[in-house]
Amino acid sequence: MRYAEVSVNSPVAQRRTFSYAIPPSLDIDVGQAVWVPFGDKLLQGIVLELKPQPEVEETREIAGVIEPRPLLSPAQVSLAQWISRHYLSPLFDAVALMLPPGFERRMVTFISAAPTPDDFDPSALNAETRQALELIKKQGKTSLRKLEKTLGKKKAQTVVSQLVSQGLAVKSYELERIKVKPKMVPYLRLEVTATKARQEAARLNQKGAKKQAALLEFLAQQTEPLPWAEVSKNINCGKAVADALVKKGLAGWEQVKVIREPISYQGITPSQPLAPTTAQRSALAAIKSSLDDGKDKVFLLRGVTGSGKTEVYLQALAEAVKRGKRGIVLVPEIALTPQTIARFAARFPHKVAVLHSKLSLGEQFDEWQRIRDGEFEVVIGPRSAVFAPQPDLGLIVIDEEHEWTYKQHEQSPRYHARDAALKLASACGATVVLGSATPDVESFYRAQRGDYQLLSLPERVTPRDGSALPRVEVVDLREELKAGNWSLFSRSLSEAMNRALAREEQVILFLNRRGASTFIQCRVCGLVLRCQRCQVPLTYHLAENSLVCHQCNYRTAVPQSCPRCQRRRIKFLGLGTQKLEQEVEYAFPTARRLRWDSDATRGKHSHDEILKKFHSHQADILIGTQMIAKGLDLPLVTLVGVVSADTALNLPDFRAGERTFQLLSQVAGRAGRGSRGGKVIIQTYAPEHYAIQAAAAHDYASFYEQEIDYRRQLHNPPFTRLAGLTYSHANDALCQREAERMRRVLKQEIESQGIADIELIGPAPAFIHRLRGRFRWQIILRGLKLSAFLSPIAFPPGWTVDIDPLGMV
DNA sequence: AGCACGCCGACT
DNA sequence: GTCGGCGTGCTC
Repeated sequence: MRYAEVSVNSPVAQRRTFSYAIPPSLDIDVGQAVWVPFGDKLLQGIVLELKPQPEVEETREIAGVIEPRPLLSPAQVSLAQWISRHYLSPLFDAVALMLPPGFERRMVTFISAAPTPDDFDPSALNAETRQALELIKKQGKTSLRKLEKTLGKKKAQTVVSQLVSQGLAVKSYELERIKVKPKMVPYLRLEVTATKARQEAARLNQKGAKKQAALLEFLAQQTEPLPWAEVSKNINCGKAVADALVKKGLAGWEQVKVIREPISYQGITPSQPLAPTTAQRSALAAIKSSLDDGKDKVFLLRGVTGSGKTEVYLQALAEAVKRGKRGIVLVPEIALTPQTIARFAARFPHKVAVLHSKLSLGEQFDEWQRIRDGEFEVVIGPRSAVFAPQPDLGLIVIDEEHEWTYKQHEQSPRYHARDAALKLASACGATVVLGSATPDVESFYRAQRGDYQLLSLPERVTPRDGSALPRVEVVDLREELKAGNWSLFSRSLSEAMNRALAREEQVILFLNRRGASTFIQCRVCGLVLRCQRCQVPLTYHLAENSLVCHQCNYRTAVPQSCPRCQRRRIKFLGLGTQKLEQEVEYAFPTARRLRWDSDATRGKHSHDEILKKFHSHQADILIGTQMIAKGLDLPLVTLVGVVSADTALNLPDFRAGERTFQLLSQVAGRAGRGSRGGKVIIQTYAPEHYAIQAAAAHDYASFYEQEIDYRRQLHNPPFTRLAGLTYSHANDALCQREAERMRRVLKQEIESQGIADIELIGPAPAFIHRLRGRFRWQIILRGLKLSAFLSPIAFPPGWTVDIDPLGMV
């Protein structure tokens, strides 16, 4: 008898596997999806290991196979195990990251009335239970969830258990309905010959059924059934017209399975590899030799914007393909634009899969299946694409590896895609290329230590007229105030803007905030208007003339007078993109403005439209937030103004310096990409700060030296690791008490185990103390083996554990 | 999550 | 004496 260690889709399974016997009739493999008996239910499970002996004495048998082909590769199985261990997430949650979209199906409990026994005595039940029984009888089979909704959770449970114990009702379990099916599209076809159809059309026309006649005539011209959407567009008729023809037996519907290709290859011309520069050639040579070795080597490819990192990715991927391997490319969600995709699609025509949260579940499902079938040489997507079922994985590229969006922190598993990729690569012998202009300090530290091999692309590829990088000027805003300039634009910035506009060049103004004003304040008593639920300052939005909470989306009107002192001296302070746009309009009235932030780009395609508009010089000044700092190629932009560099700098986080440096470097990279060169002006109240100085000088090395020094002194990553434990509860005092209790538990555990290198910080209110009506308290752990230490500790509901957290710590 | 087993208050 | 409350413990 053989045994399988199975990860079971049950919330109680947590981080364990369960041992099951494999019946001789079944052919079971690692990575396979199976049905297993668990308690009184039959649940989904994934086989993670095969063993000659079970972990426990008594085992049950695997009930059946869900799909004969394994859903996870052995490398993915070990990745899932690592994710669960390292990030302390339920094992099945980690496994589920790699399953086909929509695969997960939970068990649903149903209640149905049993035939009433002869000796039934209605008085044995109370009125409530009798009513519930009547309800169940009337509705037939009812899901417990529905019953809980009408009766209340507690009530429903007691009522049901009473009815079941008296034999008046029975429980049954069913799996949730299947969420994804292949996409079907209705096609309309002719049921008669074309000649007959024309005759009928003529007759219908005489009878006055003009629309039907036209439709029939159109169908008679077709050689094949056509998608209804196309037909109705051509004929401009409703579905009722077609149905009328179907009823007459002249036409018929058929459902056709379609696979939608999320990439439109229309307008994409296949591209040829560019001749590599010397630096690119040596980087490629190093990557090639790693591909030949088949070792899990990691490269850190450092190069400023425009230095040709993408060309290295493309040629490295082509080399992997040459060796019979395939690749995965991770890009930050925001960079997953049609332009980015087109660049890869042009080099690998019809061999690029895109995974994107904007695809429908069905599209994701189709794409997943096609990837597993080996239809694609390259899979491109955001952080979750690291879990794509790409066979023969030889190369993983992570572009902009320093980006924070690679860390999932909203929900468990709180994984970092870069670290997951490194684990996956080491499990399957793939090469990893991490690319960035401003590498994560932790990555660069590893490269310095020799864990990664550093590859550098020092210059821009197109240094036309010699200007490799834009000149950067740092303006001290304190001096502007002294000189009596209270406007948003320093003298230097407004002069430069006027010059650029006079030469018909383009300007980007960058601001790290949205909304018209960060907060509003009473000029008499100093009250700042805050969200009642989250306590964060409310932001004024000009377009709707209202106040918005950027944490919970609470909206309210602007009060006429101060709620505390009743005086009518409410003032807008701070600065947002809308307010900035107004100021620009006032100061540069003839310039054509365009605003780009998440407020202005709610619509699905407006990102693209705004960009196109600016690219084709339909506007002179682009005003925006972080979004404009990402991979755009705008040759006419000769001036970038950072209106205030200080917002990122003043966040309560030890990575604030790094964040500011990355942001400013990226923004600075936007200017001077064309032949005209460019200039960047950074306005700040802290011009001497090393992050600002280094960004202004395009000097990563000096930033890194300073930053790594601080990290070492203050005992921060990469010299240690962090874990963030957050408890959230509607009652602040209770929340604090629980956080303090947990601190005592952890302290006790540290002492009893005699651990020297784990440090406890807090508890303290979290930076966002109140979120969606719940208070949050936080404990930070610093140390080296945090996952192993925290693993056996029981965290009651309400706690979240974030291993290697980013931000607000 | 659900269900079983197990120990203390209001009834026959 | 019994029914039934919900407090821990277990699911291969």
